[in-house]
Amino acid sequence: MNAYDKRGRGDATETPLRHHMGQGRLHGALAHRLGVDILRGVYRQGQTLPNEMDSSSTLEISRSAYREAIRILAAKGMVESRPKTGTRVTARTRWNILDPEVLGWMFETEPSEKFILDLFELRLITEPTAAAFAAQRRQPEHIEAMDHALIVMAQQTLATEAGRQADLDFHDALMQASGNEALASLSSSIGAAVAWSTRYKQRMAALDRDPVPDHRAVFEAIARGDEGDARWTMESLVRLALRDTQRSMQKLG
Amino acid sequence: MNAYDKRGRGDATETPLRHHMGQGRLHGALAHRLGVDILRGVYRQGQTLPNEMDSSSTLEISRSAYREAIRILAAKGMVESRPKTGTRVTARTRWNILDPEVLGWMFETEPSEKFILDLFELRLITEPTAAAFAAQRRQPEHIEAMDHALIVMAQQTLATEAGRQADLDFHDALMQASGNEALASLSSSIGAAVAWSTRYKQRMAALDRDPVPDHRAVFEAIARGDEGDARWTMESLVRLALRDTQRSMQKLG
DNA sequence: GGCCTTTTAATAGTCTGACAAATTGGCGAT
DNA sequence: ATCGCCAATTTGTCAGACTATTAAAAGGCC
Repeated sequence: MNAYDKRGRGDATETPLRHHMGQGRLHGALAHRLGVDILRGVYRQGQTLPNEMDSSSTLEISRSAYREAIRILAAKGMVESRPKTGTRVTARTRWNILDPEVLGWMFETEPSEKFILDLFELRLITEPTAAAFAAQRRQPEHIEAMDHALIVMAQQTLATEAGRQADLDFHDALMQASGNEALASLSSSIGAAVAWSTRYKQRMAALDRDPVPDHRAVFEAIARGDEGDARWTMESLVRLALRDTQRSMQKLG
Repeated sequence: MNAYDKRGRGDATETPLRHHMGQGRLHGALAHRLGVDILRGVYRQGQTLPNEMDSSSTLEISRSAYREAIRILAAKGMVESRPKTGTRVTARTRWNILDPEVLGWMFETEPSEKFILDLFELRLITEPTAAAFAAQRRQPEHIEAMDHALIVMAQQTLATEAGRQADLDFHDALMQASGNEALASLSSSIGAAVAWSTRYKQRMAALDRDPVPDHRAVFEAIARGDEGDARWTMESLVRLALRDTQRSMQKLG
């Protein structure tokens, strides 16, 4: 009867974990669930969640497993634990939303259009320059990885899982080829935007445009070492993807 | 006798934790130490670290505290644990080096020049556009935060901790003002580069240039809503900071 | 000999219950 | 009203046992 006091919108999923999601370790599964709940606003900023004893008994897991889940969330800046005051959700601006796992949780439930556009803006800012850098700094291994990804994309199309993975691989190889470690670590964030736009396009079969030519143009500019062309072709690729995604979003609501 | 087999370059700090670093919680302190060790290459990619029993007894802490530390590192993509095979350091490309905490660990020991330049390239790519966005989207609260930061900077200079913090606050407020959540979460990464360049400049008193005019120019462009000028002044600010930092690095080795 | 199956052993994962440390918030003395 | 002290709450840490997973070794089959 306590622990039910401060509730956000929506209901916290309080059903025992073990029976429902057998996949993965227990602490990981719980971190996943709590993370999604926080991102959805079930637990709001500043809100303190029930203490370890109550939580672990409600979820029917041990305190240690629960604590490890909390450590994961704390490592991603989403919660903060202190003796006596408990564990509370931190301010949203402190969440590491570019963390690959957090990004994954974000897309678990349909993200807001605003956030998708934010990601596209990030792509628009970073990817053209990354492509330009790649044209100057790419190594044979990167060329090969991008080339291979393009071949798989062409064979599989974006309708298959392998094809979509190849798309992600292409962008990842490009970011790696930029020779900038900080830039390269944005690859997973970029990937999230790429995957999401693909998902939208899949829903709107009408908009199905062959993505290979765009990608190949970027690839060839990079392979040829043409910095300016790499930047330009990449910028146009991202703009097209953005336009397609926006159209799909409008029609789908 | 065991646990000493596979060693990287440098020595892993294996002295008991509790007596040396009293600050913070135990799991946090250990995660910090292991994180730094991994970043310094004491534990290399693919290397598996000693098992939980050995590690915790060597460090004279409980298994649970050790495990929580590992969970933190795993959450940042730096290690991966599996039954039977143990916990191993993941490939460097999977580390979340833009994570604020990881970035902090990175700067614990003198980072490579290459990495500092990488961060400056990231600033050069993102901050001018962020400034341009801020000029269009800034809210009164952002203006006020930036204004206040500038006042403190002018009063305190970069010689005091408060002054340096104000510098970081300025850039943070600007990124928040960009109205792009994804971009804003890069603020801490940007901040790391800012702090580091300040540190270099401090060592070379000769290069001491007053940073306030540059910042004020950016601020006024944003306050005035002048997108183009905001982009331009910010770009020149970052280029100047980069040049100063490069000069300092050359002279200091 | 080579391939498939079974067993085994090493490791992380989970659980329980206890005690320690930190810190907030109230209480009381001044 | 202010300051310092005390107590209750909560996370933090500990110890030891048991479970689940899985890589690798052993064994059996063709």
